[in-house]
Amino acid sequence: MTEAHQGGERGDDIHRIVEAILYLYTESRRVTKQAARHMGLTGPQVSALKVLEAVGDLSLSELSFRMSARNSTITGIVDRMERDGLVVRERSSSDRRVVMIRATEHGKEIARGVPLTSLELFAGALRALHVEDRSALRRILRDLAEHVRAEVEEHEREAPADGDAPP
Amino acid sequence: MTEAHQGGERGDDIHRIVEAILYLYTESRRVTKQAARHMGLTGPQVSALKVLEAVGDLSLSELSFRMSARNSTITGIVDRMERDGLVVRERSSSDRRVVMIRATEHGKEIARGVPLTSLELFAGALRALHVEDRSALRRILRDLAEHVRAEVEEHEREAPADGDAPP
DNA sequence: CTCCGATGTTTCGCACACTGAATATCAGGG
DNA sequence: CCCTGATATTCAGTGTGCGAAACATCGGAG
Repeated sequence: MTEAHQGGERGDDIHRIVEAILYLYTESRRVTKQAARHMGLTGPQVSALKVLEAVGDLSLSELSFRMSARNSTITGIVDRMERDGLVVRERSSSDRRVVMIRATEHGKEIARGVPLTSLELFAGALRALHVEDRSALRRILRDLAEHVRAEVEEHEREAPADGDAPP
Repeated sequence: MTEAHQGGERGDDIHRIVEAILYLYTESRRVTKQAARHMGLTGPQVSALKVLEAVGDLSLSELSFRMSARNSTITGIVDRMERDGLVVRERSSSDRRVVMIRATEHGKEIARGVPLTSLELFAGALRALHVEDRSALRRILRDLAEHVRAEVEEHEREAPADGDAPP
C-alpha cells in the first residue's frame, strides 16, 4: 500500500498520513474486539455500554441515533444485552411508548474494564513521544478534525443519507 | 466522550489525541460505507478491492491475511464478489491448491470510483494544513505507529489469540 | 512409489449486525 | 372520537465473522 498510486509525488505526505491513521485505528479496533471477546461482549455492545456510561439512561431511539443505526438494529442488540444482564428496559411513565435503556451495575463495571486495554495501547505509545510532539500532534489533529467536520457537513448537504423513503 | 474519565489531568493530551483519531476514522468509515452503498458494495468488499487494486492479484490466504480475517470469511466475501462480477478466481498452475483472486475491469473501475470520496475527505483537509505541519504529522504518526506495533507484538506474546487447538 | 503430515481452500453450523417493511401501541390535534 | 405521527418491536433477508471438519494437493520419509 506504499507505492502504486499513479503519479504519486504530490500526495505523498497525505497518503502516508492516511495510511498511519488507518493502521492506528485498525489496530485499536482489533485489540478492543479481542478484549471484548474475552469478556463475552461484541463491538456494538461495548459501544452501547460506553454511551450509556457517558451520558446516562437513554431511550432506544436516542441510543440508536448516537450509534448511527436503525431502531430495529438496536432492539436486537439491547435484547442480547438484556439477556446477558448488562442492561435493563424500563418503560417511561410520562410517555408509555418510550423504553429507557439503563446499564446495570454489572454492565457499567464491564464497560469501565474493557476499553482501557485499547486506550492503554495508545497511551503507552503516546507517552513515548516528546512533549512538544504531543502538543503539536494534538493541535494538528484538532485542525484536521475541524476541516473534516466542515467538509462532511457540506458533503451531507449535497447527498443526504437515504433518510426519506416516500410510499 | 469528552468528560467522565476519572481524574484526567495527566493524560489530557493523550485523551484528546485518541479522541481525534477515533473521530477521523469513524467519519471516514461512515462516509465510505455510505458511498459503497450507492454502488451496491459493502465495506469489506471495498476493502478487498482496494487491496487487490493496490498490490495486484493475491491468493485467498494472502488476501485474508491483509484483511485480518479468516480464510472461511474471505471465501464468503469472494463468493459474493464473484457472483457480482467484481473478481474472478483462478487456480494457480504452480500449486494447484492455491486460488488467485483477480479483480475484473469492472471491479477495478468501481474500486477506483468509490474510495475517492473517503480519501478526498482526508486529502482536502490535509491540504489545508501548513506544509511543516504535514511533515511533522507524518513523522509523529510514523513514530507512533512503530510504538504501537511494538506494544501489540508484546501484548500478543502474553495473550495469544486462541490460535492453537491441539487435537 | 506409497504413505503421511502439512498446507490451501471450501463447506457447514452458528451467532451477530444491519436493513426495510409491516405491526401494535400511545400521544395529541382536529 | 378518529386520524396522524412517533415509538418500539417483529419478521424476512443479506452480509459478516468464527471454528470445526471435509477435501484436494503438495512435499518429503520410508
